[in-house]
Amino acid sequence: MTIRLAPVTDSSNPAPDSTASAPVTANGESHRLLVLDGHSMAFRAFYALPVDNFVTDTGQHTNAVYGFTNMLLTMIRQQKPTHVVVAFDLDTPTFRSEEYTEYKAGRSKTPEEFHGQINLIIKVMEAMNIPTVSVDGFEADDIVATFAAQAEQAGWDTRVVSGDRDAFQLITGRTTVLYPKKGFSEIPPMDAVAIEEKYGVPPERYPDLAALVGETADNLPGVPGVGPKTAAKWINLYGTVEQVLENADQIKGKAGQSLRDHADDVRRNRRLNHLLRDMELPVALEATELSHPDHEQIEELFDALQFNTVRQRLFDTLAERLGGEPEAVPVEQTPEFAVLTADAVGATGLQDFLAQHAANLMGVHVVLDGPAVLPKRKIPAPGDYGVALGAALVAEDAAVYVDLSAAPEPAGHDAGPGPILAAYLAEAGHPKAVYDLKAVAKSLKATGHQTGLGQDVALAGVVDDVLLSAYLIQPDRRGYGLDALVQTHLQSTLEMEDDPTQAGDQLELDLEDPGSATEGAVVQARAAAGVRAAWMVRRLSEQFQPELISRGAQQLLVDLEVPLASVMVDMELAGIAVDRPVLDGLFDDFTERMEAAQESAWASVAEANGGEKVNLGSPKQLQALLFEKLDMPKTRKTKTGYSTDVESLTDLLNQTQHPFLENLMLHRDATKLRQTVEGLRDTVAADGRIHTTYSQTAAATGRLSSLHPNLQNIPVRTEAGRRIREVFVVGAGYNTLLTADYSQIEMRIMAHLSEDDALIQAFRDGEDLHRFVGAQVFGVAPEDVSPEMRAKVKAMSYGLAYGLSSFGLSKQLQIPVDEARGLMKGYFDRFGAVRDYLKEVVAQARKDGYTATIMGRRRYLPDLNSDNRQLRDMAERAALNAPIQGSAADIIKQAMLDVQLALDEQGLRTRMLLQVHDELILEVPDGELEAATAVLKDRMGHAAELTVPLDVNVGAGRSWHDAAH
DNA sequence: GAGATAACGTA
DNA sequence: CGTACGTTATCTCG
Repeated sequence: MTIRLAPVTDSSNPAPDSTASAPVTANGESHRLLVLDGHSMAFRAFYALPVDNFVTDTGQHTNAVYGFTNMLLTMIRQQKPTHVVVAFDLDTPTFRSEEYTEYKAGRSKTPEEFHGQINLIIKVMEAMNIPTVSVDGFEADDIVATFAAQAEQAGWDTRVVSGDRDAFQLITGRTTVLYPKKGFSEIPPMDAVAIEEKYGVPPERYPDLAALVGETADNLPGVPGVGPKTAAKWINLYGTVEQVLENADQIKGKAGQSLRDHADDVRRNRRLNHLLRDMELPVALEATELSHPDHEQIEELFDALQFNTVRQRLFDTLAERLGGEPEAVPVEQTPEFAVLTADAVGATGLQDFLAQHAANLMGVHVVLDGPAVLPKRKIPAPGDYGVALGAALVAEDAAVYVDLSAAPEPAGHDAGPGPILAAYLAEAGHPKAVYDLKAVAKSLKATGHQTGLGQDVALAGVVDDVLLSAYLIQPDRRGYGLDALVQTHLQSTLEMEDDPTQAGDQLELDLEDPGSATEGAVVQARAAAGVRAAWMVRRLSEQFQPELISRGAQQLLVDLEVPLASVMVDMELAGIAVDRPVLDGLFDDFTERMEAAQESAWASVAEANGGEKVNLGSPKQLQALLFEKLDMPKTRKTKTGYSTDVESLTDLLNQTQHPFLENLMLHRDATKLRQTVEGLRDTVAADGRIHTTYSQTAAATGRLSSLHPNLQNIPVRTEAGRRIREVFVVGAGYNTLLTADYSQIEMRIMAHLSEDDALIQAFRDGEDLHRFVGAQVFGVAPEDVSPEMRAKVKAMSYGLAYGLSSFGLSKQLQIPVDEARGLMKGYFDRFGAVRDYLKEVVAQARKDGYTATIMGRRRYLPDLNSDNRQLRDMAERAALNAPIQGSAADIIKQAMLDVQLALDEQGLRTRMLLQVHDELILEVPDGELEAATAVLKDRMGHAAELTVPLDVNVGAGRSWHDAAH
């Protein structure tokens, strides 16, 4: 594309075509274009907001992105544009810099923190479906000017948002410039009157004024000694710059001479500050129409940016601007439904409905009473699992709601729809899509007898749990609430359009007064909400299925995650017994230790601290004491000061020998243990057992996580900590606890995936892995590997799966970096295939965008291609780890299914209680120890076929602690 | 009362 | 300047 500099004449600033009739949009709104100079506004935002307050966990600065996005939303709200487009500069030379090499020279370098934020802004625009335009060789200004000119021609109104005053030349009757004032807080619209008032010239003369005065920011010197006042005077006297220069002879005095001396500069300035209006643009004016954002992209992007408030503001602003969701029709049309009550009519109705629809995919939503998630500090009682109030069944174009809130029919089991529904739910041949199978199944199992469904209601034929399929599709997400899934995947809302609040209010009102005459209305509202949820579940499932199939994750869902949910139901309901007296004893013991350490700590600084009793649990107070009052050497920096973690304290202790530090650490240990014990004590249920809740969708790698309480982080490394494991004991009716754990499963997976012959052989020979590796790395016989050597090699082997650096290894082992580097080199020399594998994993992930486990579980890592180093490095380490940790998760999940199956097949009463990533804890009744041990060894050992054997250690004992020995 | 931060437990 | 988690107390802010 060739562009000639347009001659600088009046005609380059076309007057608005007053005869053109303003076009209107479909809803009768006149067209209004909002065109932004993206670069200048991003820069303004960058300097308006404190850099340090806008940093993601990964170190990406976001102040410009945040400021720009917020500003844009404000503009959309205020100016109500129908069309929006953003122009950006490129880094390449422009026709201006080619004409005048000094153009914009002398600008200070773009700050480091600004780096990359433009790209993020462009991503935000993409997600908002707002076109961004940049053209090689031209500046954003010119693009803005051309859009403005095109809009003018088309008879549209235009709002130019720019931090560059050159934009003032674009102002006409229809075009206004929004120019941010210092601080970015207000962006007043500048029209012809405002320019006239401020500069004393009309907008089309503003570039003439600027040419005379000069522009420091662009390194365009003007006429020395001539400021805006003088320039305005001349312009009003003679007209354009050219006309002023023609009359330069008539201007007397110093200023006149100066003008004559710098005429060429002025002409050059005028040529350069003239904005092009006839560029060929890659985006048509009509293509800038404001439309709905891509919810999924916005969610993903704003998650990464850690924008939470602006996210809602964005959706609200655009919804307000565009008037509701666009694709309302197909998704919103929840089918009509009948409410079936606990009588013969209801039973017949359900029977008819099922006869017609049960063979096809059904969205099933069981409406539960009570909170969806247990409050944290509450001890779970059976009723807390939720009681089914009803169930919505939604087929392709029909729906029913079965009300279960009425008391179950006492005698006639064939009186209501309950038993029919129960039979349907239990029928494996009837395909169902649900949301949160584990919660639903748990509720039915725990409280089904309180409903018309009856006892031991099974839930079979579940071909999709959209909670789990959403997780498999996008395993890194924080929330998988049904409403959030509907929002991101269906661009709709779970709540109903008409008075969602009213339905809720009414429900609440009536629940408080169950005897009220509107009980029917309550059920009706509950039914409507349930049907809608079931409908959305079905829609989600339809959307997820092809996606899962295309990425080969169907089996992962149907054969692994869904059945696992049912296994976990039993584990959660079983819980693990605790020895209450031992628990209480530990609490007292740790309390004593804590208090003793606290007193000693206080005593050791009584003098320095004037008897002040510092709160040992407050990092802030500790900092004041250690680094100010005691003037100790500074430790590692944290966001709010200096670190007081164990590592730092140990360093300080080595340097100062101050007894306070020792006591502080003792206090830390005791407090931590005491808290753990207290937390456990608070969660012991009425049955004397602790029932954790597993989350199947929390870890991006595929692992489970444990909540309320977390039983996956019970201490084991220290003697005092291990005592806590003595609290977990075999329960009444059982004889022993049995633990089984995989030995070095991650290293085995590493051997399998890397196909490293030496490593594989070591595992096949059943050698002590770390001894073997140590012998190789240090070049000695296995029996000559010292404990120190073994420890070093062990740390390194495990570190490799985490993307450990030589620096990190040196720090962990307290050895020089060179030695650490030597260790790693020695390792990779002997196990070259491991190095190749690790390299290949990252390379492949960068290409594909994701990593995959042995069962095809994917983790997407878009940051592998980020231009932010910290972000990229982090993604690389995640890419190294995800296949290994994730494959281990796959294997133990498979093992859990296989173990359960074997226990069932053999009719054993032994039951699984806990899973701790590579360990299972079971409860074994009298006489089953041998059989249960065999099941574990066999099924865990054969959960996956790797090139190396899976080694399983099994132990039995009265307590978890004993069983582990 | 909610949210952020520092600290620390596990695999 | 290894990964993956959940919980706690403290502190800040609205």
